[in-house]
Amino acid sequence: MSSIPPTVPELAPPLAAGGLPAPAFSPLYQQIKGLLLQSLESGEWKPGESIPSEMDLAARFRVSQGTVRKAIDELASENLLVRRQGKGTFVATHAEQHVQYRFLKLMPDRGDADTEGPAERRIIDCRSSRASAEVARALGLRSGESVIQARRVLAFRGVPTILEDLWLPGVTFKGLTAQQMSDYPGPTYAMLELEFGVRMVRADEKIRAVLPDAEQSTLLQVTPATPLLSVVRTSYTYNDVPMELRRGLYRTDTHHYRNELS
Amino acid sequence: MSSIPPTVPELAPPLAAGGLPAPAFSPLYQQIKGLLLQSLESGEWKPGESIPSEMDLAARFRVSQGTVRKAIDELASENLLVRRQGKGTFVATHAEQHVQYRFLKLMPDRGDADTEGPAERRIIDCRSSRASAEVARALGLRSGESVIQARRVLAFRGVPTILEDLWLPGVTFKGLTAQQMSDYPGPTYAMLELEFGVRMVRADEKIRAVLPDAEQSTLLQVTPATPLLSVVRTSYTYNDVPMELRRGLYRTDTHHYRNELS
DNA sequence: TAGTGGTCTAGACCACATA
DNA sequence: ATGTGGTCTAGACCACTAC
Repeated sequence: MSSIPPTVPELAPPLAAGGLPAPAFSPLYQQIKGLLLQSLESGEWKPGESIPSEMDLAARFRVSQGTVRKAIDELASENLLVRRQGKGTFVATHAEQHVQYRFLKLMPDRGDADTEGPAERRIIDCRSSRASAEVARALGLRSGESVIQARRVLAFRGVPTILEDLWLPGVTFKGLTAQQMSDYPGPTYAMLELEFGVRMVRADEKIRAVLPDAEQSTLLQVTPATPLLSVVRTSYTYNDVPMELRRGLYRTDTHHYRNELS
Repeated sequence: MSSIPPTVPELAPPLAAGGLPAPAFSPLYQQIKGLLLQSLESGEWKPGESIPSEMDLAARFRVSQGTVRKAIDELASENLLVRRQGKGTFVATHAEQHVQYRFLKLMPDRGDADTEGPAERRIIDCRSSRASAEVARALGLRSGESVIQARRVLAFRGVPTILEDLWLPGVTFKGLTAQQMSDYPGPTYAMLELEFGVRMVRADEKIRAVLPDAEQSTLLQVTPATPLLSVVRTSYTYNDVPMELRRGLYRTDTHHYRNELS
């Protein structure tokens, strides 16, 4: 039989472009995904902007459109990119109209988040501070390193419902003020994208039932005997770098934390 | 110019096989996905078994392997199927070795779920009953219809940690006994697969912080002032048919509910 | 009309598992 | 050695969006 020549094209030095493709022997589309991640991380494409078309990227990386597509598919499934048919592929942002408060899973018992309108925010405190051992561990810092610490109350329809404490690495978020947190009319994560170029792409939460201390119960206007949900969240930017520690106390008499399992 | 004939093959009456492919004009791979779902639902392939190879399925449905692959990809991403390279594609089951207790998100604060060993179960109650309005709504029944109601305590290392109340549609789970629940050495969901052929593929949870009543605090051996996590779960089998309502009370002094956001 | 992502096909080769 | 799923390519057509 006549042997058919392999279909593999002369694939020039595979990915001569700078940047080490992770484990060196991963599938091509994984390497492409890594390169796309680098471009996202470096800010080549900013939140809300569109990235080049699949064809353009295929030409740039010297691979087929299908390979680029598979890389983009994974990034889209991880919520880093958003595809819009006929328009292009866009860098995900916390400032989206219809996915606002992506990380907030507290829902009103009656009605839905949309009809409830945006939360009213009251900033209690926002100051530069030193990382405790616990905060340092969560943020990948050393104890005593600079952090921005903030406390605020979120209210829905005038009812204080969430008390939040935030800790952010001081070196990255230097200059963040209560004014900024209070002024921006949207998710804080969207403000951090805009003002500091840091995007939270993933988070872990540890949830417990607790009783508030005196100060907490006062701020939430509940009795100290009211059980509350404690939600400790660590948020990560690209490459699993922790960028925020947040502790929320949620009232769950009018709201509930909604989760989907599969 | 010479016009090139279209690449579309003579695709026989598209999917003459019985069963209405949802909205009639969905993508081919979605229709294939629907047919695969029917086979899963009808029990043609049972939990833990392998399904036919992609090539076989492609021949059966008269489509290309790539189209079958995309259908399987989606079912795998929804945890209905599990791919194993070199071996085949398998029907997911709650009896898996390494994904036991898929729906249980309560983790020990120190160590991990593996080192903790399996939970000890104590069945408090298991009897036939009538659906209250609330239970009926959750299970898609009418008030007063037959339900199996059960209550049990799960302990880790001898410490009672979870108090669960379960409600199951009586017509589907007729004959379920405390003995069965107690004897089966694994997740209850695996037992329900084996004994009743019902597989839970998805669930919703509503989480709150609550205080236990007298009976609950006794069963969990905590004071009535101990805040607990209330986790109300509705579990669904194929086609979003609700098949279980479960309310868990979790102690969160030694454990926490872990969630990942993206 | 042109450009984008979405679907579908076809065929080749690779990596892994089993016999 | 054989069969499975995994990767990669290539090209065609479809559906949506904007101009």
